[in-house]
Amino acid sequence: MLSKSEKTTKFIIETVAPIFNKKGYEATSMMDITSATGLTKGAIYGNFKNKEAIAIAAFNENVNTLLKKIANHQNQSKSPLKKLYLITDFYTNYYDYSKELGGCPILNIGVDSNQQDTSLIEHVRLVINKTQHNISKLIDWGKESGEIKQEVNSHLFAKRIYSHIQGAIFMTYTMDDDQYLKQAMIEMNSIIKNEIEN
Amino acid sequence: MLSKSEKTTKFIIETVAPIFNKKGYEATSMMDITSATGLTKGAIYGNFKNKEAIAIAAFNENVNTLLKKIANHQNQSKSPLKKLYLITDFYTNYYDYSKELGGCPILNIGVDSNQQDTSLIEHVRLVINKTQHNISKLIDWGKESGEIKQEVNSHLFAKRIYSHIQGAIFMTYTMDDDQYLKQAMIEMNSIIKNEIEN
DNA sequence: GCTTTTTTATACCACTCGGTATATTTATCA
DNA sequence: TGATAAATATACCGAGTGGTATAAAAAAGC
Repeated sequence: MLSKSEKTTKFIIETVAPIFNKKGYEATSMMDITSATGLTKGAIYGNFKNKEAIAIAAFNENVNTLLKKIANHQNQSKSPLKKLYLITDFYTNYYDYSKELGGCPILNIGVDSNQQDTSLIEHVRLVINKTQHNISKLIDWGKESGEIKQEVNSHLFAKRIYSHIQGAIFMTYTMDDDQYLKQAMIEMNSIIKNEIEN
Repeated sequence: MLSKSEKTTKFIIETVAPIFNKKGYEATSMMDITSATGLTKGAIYGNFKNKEAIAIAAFNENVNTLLKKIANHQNQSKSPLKKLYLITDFYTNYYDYSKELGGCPILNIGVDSNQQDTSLIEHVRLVINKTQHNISKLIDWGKESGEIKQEVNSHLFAKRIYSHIQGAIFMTYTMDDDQYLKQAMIEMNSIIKNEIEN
């Protein structure tokens, strides 16, 4: 059973998560937060130390929602190779999905927080490293099972996949054209097929 | 001969261009502008309609500097195919170069302005379309000269190159690791060689 | 050199910013 | 139910926001 403040905290985070994701740290004001939640500053500051703490919680909320969704999508198969294909499959429809979050949190907060004196950028880097590590492990696992070529550099390939995906996300959002994502995922699939599949 | 106000306007733009590029539109204040230029608000508003007009001028300044640099780099060769390779060659060292600008203006302003009620995003899209068009024409030219395969879809390939590059720029900046850019350009070179070169 | 025009500085506008001390309300549990 | 503790509302803080009217200064043209 959640206490009152735990419920309020949860409510605040879920409500402001898409706002911070859309507008960025500086452009999101405390008034955006109070008017979106219907709460007063007293209630907000009773549950969070400061604005930065809310932004970090909001980012983690968005990322956790996203990562759970991807993990769930990958559960459609037990094969590491097929799990790789399920990643590209997930991102094929990422534009529609991520609109609910207010865009891609990694891209938005990554760019927004990079030159600001916030610790947000460290959280972004943590998530990127974690995700790349997961992809890397997937490839290693595929090598063990014989589905993926032994000579593949899993760490390098994970970075390559991630960079490719994020580029397509940026282009899709900036140009409001999801063909960037769809084409990139087609390309990614053929790269997996031709370059690493055994 | 430039008039006084033309000189002042030029001075303001060049001074604030990296600031807007780093901090983004909302996070850059008029005080940032007055203290960086040493001018007062009277002088600033005597030369610009409002803050948005300064931001647009600053973005165009950064982009023009960048595009001129790329065009100049491409002048090393007259062959369209080699000009393509010179693009990837340029972006191999883009991290060090673009630091002077305060980062990549397309990425920074593209993400920053996307959810804000500024006309900046339209300027970003214009530049992206223009650049992709130039790459596309380069490929068409290469097809005419026989350096590039006839069956290549130049428009699609241009989008693919651009998406690839921007992804690598995002990752390089966010992770502070220029291996993303360097590896992506190596990959890009082999794609040009294997997929479109005759 | 003098006048007219352009450019810049000063002082101010109403408003919003993030944050806080305190009072009031609400939940918790004996 | 009544006392205690937790959570929320109110009112306020100093500082900063983009923007402007006007006065002072500097440039331009004759």
